[in-house]
Amino acid sequence: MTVRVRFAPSPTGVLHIGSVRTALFNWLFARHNNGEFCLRIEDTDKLRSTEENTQLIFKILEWLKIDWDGDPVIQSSRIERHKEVAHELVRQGKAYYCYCSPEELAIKKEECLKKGQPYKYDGKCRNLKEPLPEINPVIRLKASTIGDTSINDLVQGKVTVHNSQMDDLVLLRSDGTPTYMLSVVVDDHDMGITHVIRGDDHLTNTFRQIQIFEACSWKVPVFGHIPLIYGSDGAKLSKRHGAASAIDYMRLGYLPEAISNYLLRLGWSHGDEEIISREDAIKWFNFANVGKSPSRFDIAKLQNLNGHYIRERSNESLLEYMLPFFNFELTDRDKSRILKGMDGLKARAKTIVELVKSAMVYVQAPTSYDEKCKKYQTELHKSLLKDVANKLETGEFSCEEETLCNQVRFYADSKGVKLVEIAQAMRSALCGCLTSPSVFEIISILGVEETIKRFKKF
RNA sequence: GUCUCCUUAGUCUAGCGGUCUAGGACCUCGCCCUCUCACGGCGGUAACACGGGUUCAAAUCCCGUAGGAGACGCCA
Repeated sequence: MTVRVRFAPSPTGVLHIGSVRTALFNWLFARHNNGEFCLRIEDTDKLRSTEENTQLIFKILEWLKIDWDGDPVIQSSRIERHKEVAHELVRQGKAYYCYCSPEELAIKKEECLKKGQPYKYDGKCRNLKEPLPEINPVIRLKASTIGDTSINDLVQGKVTVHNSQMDDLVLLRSDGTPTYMLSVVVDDHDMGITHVIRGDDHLTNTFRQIQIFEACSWKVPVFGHIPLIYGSDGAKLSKRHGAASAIDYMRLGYLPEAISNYLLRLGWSHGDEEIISREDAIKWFNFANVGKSPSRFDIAKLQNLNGHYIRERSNESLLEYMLPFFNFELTDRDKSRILKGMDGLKARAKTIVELVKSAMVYVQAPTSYDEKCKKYQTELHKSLLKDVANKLETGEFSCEEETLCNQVRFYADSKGVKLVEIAQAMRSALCGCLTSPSVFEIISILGVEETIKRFKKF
């Protein structure tokens, strides 16, 4: 049997980073087993689903190189099929029309709550013989209430729930539209899904869904419920924690390979391996090593990984990746300067946004100076800068990084000042801040003319 | 409240009864490198939730307790 999995996000909001991990695990499991990874857009909540969110799902998956097999299934296009299944179940006596009004049920629910009892639909309409006029009924499944249902979850192991916990869930709403529970089961069956891998917030739903599978006499797939991702405070990861959606991380300048590596290691491990290539991830991924306990999202570790992957990328590919982050068009001269200085820049950046910011040195003279630069604007520093500028202009000082470094070092000695004094003054003039790659490297890339211009401006 | 699940350092985790004076990574701290900041190198602090069992032996198995999470919709 070939493995066939699905990722089924709902476009009612921007794709959550936790969903991305679910997609990744599904994808890795499929690729590891030479199986298929399908995509299904669960857009049955028409009010809240948007085309924009749907497009975003495609965009993020493509960005992360999580490719899907076949065309995505749009769940809303399958509503007629879902309805048909519900009506068929009624014909077979496995489901029934229920005429209870939402108000009526709300009252019953409240009563239960008062008594401290768990609420379950009481099955009032289960054995109704005649339809009630002038009321649009819902269709409910006749759930089995005796015995228990067990699953052998890929992650959670054997989990058993007593059927007495279950009630007759709604399959079709009073307006005739199918519920999520029904749609998922019908689609998973029709798509030939063999393994349902999803967040463990669905674990308890699983038992109700199994009852639908069984009512239809369909084969129940294998389930794997992976723990959710929480924020640093242990609460569900949300905007409150900074960024919860995948697109945020993309905009913040995180590389797709860093995101995948981070997400993979969150809740899964392969011994002491930390840096894991796609190839190895496919080779090694399994559910035996997926942890059962929820994990917290740690931005510092993501940043560390991102820095690693920035350093690992070629200078050319980094430049290309950076281009959209500039809010203007770079000239060829800008590009060539950045490329030359990239080694020095990428060792310092944790995100592409930081990299772009630091690369501005090679694009334009500082427009303002940090408060800390003031320390290097004394008369002494000015005269030192003037000297260096003159020596550069006359050609006494070389424009080659190493030679210049030695020459300035020698000059500093002769003046009886520390190299750091001159270097920091130069850095202030060149970058407008006290943090940058080697000033000698910057000068060698910028050239004499631009260097002197910035010295004078400072 | 009911049901289900979880519990190794601040965080992610290794560990599947003896090899654990508990390993790795991030964070943090110190040192080295050094024109700044990084990168890199070296080193340090820091954990088996608690209480009972089982066993010659328990982080590892069992039972409680505590804490945490999720699910209990005509949302998905």
